[in-house]
Amino acid sequence: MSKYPFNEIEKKWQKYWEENKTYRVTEDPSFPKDKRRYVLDMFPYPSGAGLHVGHPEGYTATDIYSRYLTMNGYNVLHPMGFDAFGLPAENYAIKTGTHPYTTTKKNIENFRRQLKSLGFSYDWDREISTCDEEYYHWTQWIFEKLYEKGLAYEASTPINWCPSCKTGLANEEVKEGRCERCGEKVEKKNIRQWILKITAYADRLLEDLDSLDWPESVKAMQRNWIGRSEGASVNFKIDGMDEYLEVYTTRCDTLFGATYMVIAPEHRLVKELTTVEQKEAVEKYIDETKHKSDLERTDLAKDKTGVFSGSYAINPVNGKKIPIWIADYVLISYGTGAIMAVPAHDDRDWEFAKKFGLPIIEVLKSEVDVQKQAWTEDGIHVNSEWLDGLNKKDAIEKMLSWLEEHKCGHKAINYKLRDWVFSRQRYWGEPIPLVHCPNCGTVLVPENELPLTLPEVEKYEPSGTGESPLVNVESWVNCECPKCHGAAKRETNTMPQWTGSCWYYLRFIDPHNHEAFVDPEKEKYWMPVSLYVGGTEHAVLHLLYSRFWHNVLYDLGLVSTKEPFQKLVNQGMITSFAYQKKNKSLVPVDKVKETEPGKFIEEDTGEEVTQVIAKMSKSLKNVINPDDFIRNYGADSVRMYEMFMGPLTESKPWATNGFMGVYRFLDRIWRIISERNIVDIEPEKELDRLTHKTVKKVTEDTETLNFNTAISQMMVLVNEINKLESVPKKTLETLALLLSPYTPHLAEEMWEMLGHKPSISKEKWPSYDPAKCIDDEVEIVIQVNGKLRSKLMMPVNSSKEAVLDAVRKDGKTSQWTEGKTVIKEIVVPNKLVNLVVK
RNA sequence: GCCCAAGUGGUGGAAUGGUAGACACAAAGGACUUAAAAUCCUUUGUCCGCAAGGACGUACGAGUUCGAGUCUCGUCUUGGGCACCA
Repeated sequence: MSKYPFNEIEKKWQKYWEENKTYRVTEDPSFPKDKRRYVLDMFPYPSGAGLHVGHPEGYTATDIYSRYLTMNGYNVLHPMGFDAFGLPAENYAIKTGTHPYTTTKKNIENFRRQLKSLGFSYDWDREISTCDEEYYHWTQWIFEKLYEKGLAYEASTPINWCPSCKTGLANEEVKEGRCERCGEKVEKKNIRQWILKITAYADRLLEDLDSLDWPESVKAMQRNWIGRSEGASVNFKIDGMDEYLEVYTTRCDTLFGATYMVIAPEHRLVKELTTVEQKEAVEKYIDETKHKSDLERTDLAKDKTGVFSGSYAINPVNGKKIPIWIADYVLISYGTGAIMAVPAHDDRDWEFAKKFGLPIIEVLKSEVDVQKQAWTEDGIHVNSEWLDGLNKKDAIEKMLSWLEEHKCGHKAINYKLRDWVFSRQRYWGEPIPLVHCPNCGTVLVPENELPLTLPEVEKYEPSGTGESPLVNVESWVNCECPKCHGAAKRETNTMPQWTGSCWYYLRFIDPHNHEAFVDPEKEKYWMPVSLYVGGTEHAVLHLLYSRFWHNVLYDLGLVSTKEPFQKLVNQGMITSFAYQKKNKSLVPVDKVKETEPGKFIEEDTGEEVTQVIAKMSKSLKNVINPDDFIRNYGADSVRMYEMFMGPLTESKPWATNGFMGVYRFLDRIWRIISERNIVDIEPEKELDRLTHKTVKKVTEDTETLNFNTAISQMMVLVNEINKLESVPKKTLETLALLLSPYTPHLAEEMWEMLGHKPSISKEKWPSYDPAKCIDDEVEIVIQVNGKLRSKLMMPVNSSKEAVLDAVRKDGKTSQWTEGKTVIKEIVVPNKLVNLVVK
């Protein structure tokens, strides 16, 4: 009895692949364009914790697919690298004084070791790290292209500020009013920032989504995030002043119902509109709102606050004077930061009007009393002079032409998408290659001086006042202006976490190029990415930012495709089991005992608990470390199990028992190959048929990434083989080939044991004969009135008449048809007969 | 509140509108063994029945169809995203 020696096998083949550069890929011109594929993983941030079980899931999926494509005659680019700038290394540096580069390098080494131990077919010669000077040289270079194109601007605006990370954040990095990284409440802070004009690409980022083979949910998230809305811009004259107040509205048809206006506390006209009598009240209110965090402002959503400015505007449609209020339920960052309020038909305006006693006028025929609640559904226009009787669509159209005719408004489009706040007041990121010169203003660092490298610093601690630790490095900050050669100062902000990943897929194509970020010919050879697999957490961060950068590069003629990632697949999260008490609190796994199947109790209290699925967490003691499983059961088992758990895109719980089943499966294969009598004979007909069926199923399911069902079919074949005294060599060769993308180490070993030269990964994928997949006899199901009543074995492709004849002779069927009239006979060839009787 | 997914045995999950539960786990029984592990064999959706067999069954309620886990409408639940966006 030889135990499955996964450890020796895996070490042996990993060494072989490394020494022989088995997975090296070149831009071989003999492959036509349609025989090239670029299969990409979302590269990891090399955290100190190492790989978690989620990583091998997506990585195994792309590895199987890449190996499958290679065996089918494709030239496949399948690279790996590291997204290496990030806060954990920097925070560790603050605590210990260790340079983030040292920490990061160590973590990368660990990650690389772990990835290699899983036997992925990456071309390691193409490995990149975003924190390498060689790499960020070109990140800075692309930034300069954006700057030259006018897509980067400096502004002092109130931005999201994380007091814990002590840095500004982009809108995309704020989740439910909290910092995406650390969960701290986000504040508003007015600091000087570099901002990228992503909004200039809003329309294209929206429209091009239609051309992408991406999950609908991710497309929907991006659409919502971009948040395009069509409406009108309307100018209200301010009473007694030579000023206009511009508002944005999607319902200009309700203009007759506008009974007051509201401007955001940060609006530029606040001062001018505030009258002497209201000055004190307004100042007090503005001061209050300033001290509210974003979260507080939204938490208090129910209770509206505001103050009257003292001024009035003129409603352009009826000349009525309406008061202008200041309230923080109007956001400065959307539209014009000012609204016309139609309290009868908007919940928020209604609440505000009620609280402050403002008039409510019904302008859409309502099914409720608008004095008692707002009517927000559609309705025919009333109290609206020349709009009365019209529906929404016609009224909007008529109002738009009226506004344009009277030069007080026009059609307008608005987006929820905001420009990308691009500077971080931190150390461990790409320096922004700009110089501030008292004479020349902002000047780019010349291309031939790139990369602008990060200097050594004494302390990594951010100042917290809105400046990066780089300000203290005088020798670095003080520099010569590239233009006038006078004394100047460097920009001390760094780029955000997401920058390196905006273009890394391009660098994999040509990672060692010193002349350009990518060679245009090589870029054309590989792009676009054919399959991109990763988690859904990047739906509006990385995936939106990189599309934006790619669009810009496309406009500059630097890349050949409009979009970077043609097909996107989101792997599901690997969760874990946990146990829940009646009061919904969760009990750690090690405190629970299974008393009988499906029944669990908490050991300490004896209370019955139910098994639930929960995220892995240290406190629940249900975190799975892939290293342990690789060590104890082999990488092939880990790969196979993660693919067997369920559909790639679903989230699913890790079950160690289920893992053992997969391990047993591989062990069984090992025992067959190492102990069974292997003979060079043609397989029997039934085994041959099953083999062809298996090749068919595994081929189809691998192609469509349905790995779990492909594996179950291989199990069916192995179960049959396992019954044989002597096994045809040919069948085992086919099995080895089918297994090779899934369990490459075991497959290489089998291939060698069967007398072949390595590497199996260079062999041709097996083909199947459709004719040999068909059974001689098929089971025909007989239904009476749609209910299963009998079954018959019939020769395949029996005629309708023959089948019906057999059914009539079938005793079981006649029990159900006796004394009744058959009014319809439905025959599905080789499958089923349904008799409709009365 | 709005926008997306998803609800199938004790568990993970299979099922081009055509036999619901493939494959695997867990469990029970058996073989081998001094014993255990490993391995192999058998049973296993629920209910009634000794059995043959029958009834029920894919969150719930309707509908379309000869036939619905699958299609349509409504309801509920869970997960994810967004949220004072005018």
